[in-house]
Amino acid sequence: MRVLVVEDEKRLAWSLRVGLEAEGFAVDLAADGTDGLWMARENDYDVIVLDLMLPGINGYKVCSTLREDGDWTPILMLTAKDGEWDQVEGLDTGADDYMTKPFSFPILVARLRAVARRGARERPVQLVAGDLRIDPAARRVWRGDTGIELTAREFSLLAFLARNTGDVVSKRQILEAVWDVDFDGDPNIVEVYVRHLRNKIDRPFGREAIQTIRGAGYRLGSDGG
Amino acid sequence: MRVLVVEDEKRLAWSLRVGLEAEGFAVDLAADGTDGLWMARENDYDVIVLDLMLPGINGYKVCSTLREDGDWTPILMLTAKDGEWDQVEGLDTGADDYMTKPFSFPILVARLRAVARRGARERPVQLVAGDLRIDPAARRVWRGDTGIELTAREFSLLAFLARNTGDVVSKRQILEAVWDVDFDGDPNIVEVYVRHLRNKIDRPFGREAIQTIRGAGYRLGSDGG
DNA sequence: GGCCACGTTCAGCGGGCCTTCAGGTGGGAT
DNA sequence: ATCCCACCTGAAGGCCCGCTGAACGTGGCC
Repeated sequence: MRVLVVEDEKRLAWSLRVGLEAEGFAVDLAADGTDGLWMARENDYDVIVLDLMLPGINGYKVCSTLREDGDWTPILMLTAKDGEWDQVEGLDTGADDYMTKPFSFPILVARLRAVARRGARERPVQLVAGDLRIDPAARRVWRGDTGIELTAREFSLLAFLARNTGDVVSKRQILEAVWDVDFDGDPNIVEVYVRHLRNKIDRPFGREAIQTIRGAGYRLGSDGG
Repeated sequence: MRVLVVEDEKRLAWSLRVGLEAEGFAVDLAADGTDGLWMARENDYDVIVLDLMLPGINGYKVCSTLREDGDWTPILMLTAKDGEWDQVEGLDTGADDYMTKPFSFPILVARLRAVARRGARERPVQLVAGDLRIDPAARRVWRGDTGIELTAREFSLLAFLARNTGDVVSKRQILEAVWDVDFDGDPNIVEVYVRHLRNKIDRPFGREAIQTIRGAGYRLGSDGG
């Protein structure tokens, strides 16, 4: 069980290191966001403990950057005090859990194990929805054995839908995730791109992976059609 | 050829990393003696570059501890200035060579190779992507049986792509890995070098190993084109 | 000192991707 | 049945992204 601890407070970092190693973790330390990001990219961790306030790149940014890179290593965020954590932004950036300092070490360990276990199962090396297969790292998509060419936007949209397979996502959510949080253009663009996607991943195969939920949004069916 | 660099001066550590990777080494960094010891134990390196003065456990101690553990990975010791190095103690601890800072980088590389070779275990690490074959240590590239001449930058770029065969790597990632983490010039340079590479490894062979993923980056095809 | 190779910068270009728009269609409510 | 609104559709244009060729600077080597 490999864990990366990104924490600038040396004392805390060290006690975490010692404590976690005693618990059987293999621990790497990074002292700032830049290092943390680099090490997270370079190595393959089971879980990352990420301080929110860091010199250089802060925790939010580290987290979101990793997610954008298609790295879904489970992340447990540490915050200095209650209220510092903006839960909405935190969830957006893709953290899996968070704890407020000071915290009880046994509870940290328990949560780490939980998050790592959960993440290990769900880690989307490849996203699958029915006979749709999406490889975020390679940026490739297959319907069954047939490769499908998508543009950047199309891929981004499909990946977002696939990350929420079975759930309805609203147009607003889509705009914020695939376009920009403060996108203020015509939401019709979502419809246009849903159409593009359907033309590529559904129509040629006589399926309907993307369903329209009138008044609510869209849903990628887990049955793939 | 894997090398562990144990060095607390961030700047030096980074330039070593970049430089050595350009020379075809796979580089791990450790920022203090404790980390260095742990990483040396955890992984199997061809050679270790070990700073003498380190926070936590110093270089002497790291070296002797490894030897006591029966780990005889070749070690090249770095000392801040002449005289700091106590040759007797150094030999006692079991280092294989040493250099005084500041040092010439090419000489460091040459000594590293020598020490690693002496330490036996010549491991032919080769990166393969389709009928592309890359030998990072020897800095050579073949397409099938045909050898290809590349410049340093070209090679560094190709090696990076090859280390991520099948995955899309963004221009940003490439700049950070092949140029510098805080490179702030024109990203067009990546395009220019991709072109150079294509002219050498693709065009003469009628292949397309390097694919452009518009809006995302580049991908070295695992199918080799 | 002069030559050469390599690294880097620059500006122009071409294609395809993104976005917009205007009109059409269908479901649900009254 | 009819109206309204959400969603669908096809086309068109502008712009961004990556490609290209050339020029410039620099450091090593003869």
